[in-house]
Amino acid sequence: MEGHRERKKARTRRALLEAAVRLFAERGYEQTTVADIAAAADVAPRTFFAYFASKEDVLFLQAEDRERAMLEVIAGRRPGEPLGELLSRMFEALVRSLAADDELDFALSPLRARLMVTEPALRARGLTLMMETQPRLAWALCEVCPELDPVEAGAAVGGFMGALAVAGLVAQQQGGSDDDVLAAGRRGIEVAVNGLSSLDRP
Amino acid sequence: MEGHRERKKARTRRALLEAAVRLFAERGYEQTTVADIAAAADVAPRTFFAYFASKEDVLFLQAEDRERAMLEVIAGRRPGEPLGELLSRMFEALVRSLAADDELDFALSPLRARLMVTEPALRARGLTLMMETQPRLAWALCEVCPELDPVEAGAAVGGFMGALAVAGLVAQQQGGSDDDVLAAGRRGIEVAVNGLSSLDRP
DNA sequence: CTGCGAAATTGCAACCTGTGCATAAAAGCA
DNA sequence: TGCTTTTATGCACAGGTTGCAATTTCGCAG
Repeated sequence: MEGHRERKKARTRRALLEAAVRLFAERGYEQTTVADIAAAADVAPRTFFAYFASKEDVLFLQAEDRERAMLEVIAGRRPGEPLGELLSRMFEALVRSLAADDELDFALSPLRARLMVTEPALRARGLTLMMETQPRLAWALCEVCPELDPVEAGAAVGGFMGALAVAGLVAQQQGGSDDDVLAAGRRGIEVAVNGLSSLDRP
Repeated sequence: MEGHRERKKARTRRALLEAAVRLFAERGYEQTTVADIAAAADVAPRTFFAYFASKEDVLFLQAEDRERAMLEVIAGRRPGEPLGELLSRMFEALVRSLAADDELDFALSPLRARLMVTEPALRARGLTLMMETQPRLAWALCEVCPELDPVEAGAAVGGFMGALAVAGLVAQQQGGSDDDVLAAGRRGIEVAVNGLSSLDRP
């Protein structure tokens, strides 16, 4: 990572990133144009696209890191570990990874989370990323659980993430705090692990 | 629905719809511009947006119908019916609703399904619709299952749909036929109903 | 049939994202 | 200092989308 060149590139990238995040936070996502971001970072508008493939991409930088964190947990499955425990550990790793945003002085995740609620374009992007990630998680799961076929692994990952996500979403729509949403997600995990049939007899 | 006016409006709408679908099928989604669609339907480009909010919207017309079909199944829950059976019936109603596309001479669903695999913009749109629908399904479920709190209902719906979707997605990525994908979805439902823990001991 | 008002259609201008291309500016190296 | 590889930029343009104003069409009352 040596060289004046590398450092300058990193500085420009960071300037764009910080400008974008600041403007998104100040005026909102739609109200901020790529030209605004470039101006705030003191580069030409065209240059923005040399660093980020799209305006949305600024907010989904660490997606690969987070996926990697989840894949590592799966790869490190303890012998005989139940699926539910493994995936729960995966989720906790994800939460930790979200809390420990690097690359910026401040946390990017809360802003992204907030904007994903209000901006359809960002919600769509986040969902797409998640949907692309899940088959890869399923594949990894398949490799450490020989007794699972790919479809079952997909069902496991999808059921787990779906329950988690929608439970959290409902909690959030009820006006719950961040902690409420997280707790709802954990409850969703229980339901996924025990099965919907477990809800039939309370 | 009387009147020359209404009929003409319906005809224009239909012309746009059929032109769009035909062009999407012939040249692909990205390769078809709104201007092309308007020209094929013999209206001004600007008029397209009087009938459809966006280019994507053409392909997601019956989304409300399908949601309604699912909500009706939930509302018609048989007393004491297990959650798994109810949601399975809901899914079969969805499949039926997809197979019986109205509004066009031909089936819109296969094209939409095909394009959603290849076109990121359409995949994103479909996911967004599904994610917006699920909390409403959860609400409806809550109303017919007094023993469920909203978060649990969300977990049930999310787990069910997530398992279904990702199991089907994996099957499709393995190169399975449409029937294979459907079968995988049904297997996903089993997993969701019985719980991930049921996969621990084969 | 005639004319008035509402609704539909259209054209125009503009904004925004994103891309291709060519060129200038800068940095590393000989 | 020259040469080469990046990087930054400017320009033009395609395509989706919206707002506005003008115009056409339709339905209906007189």
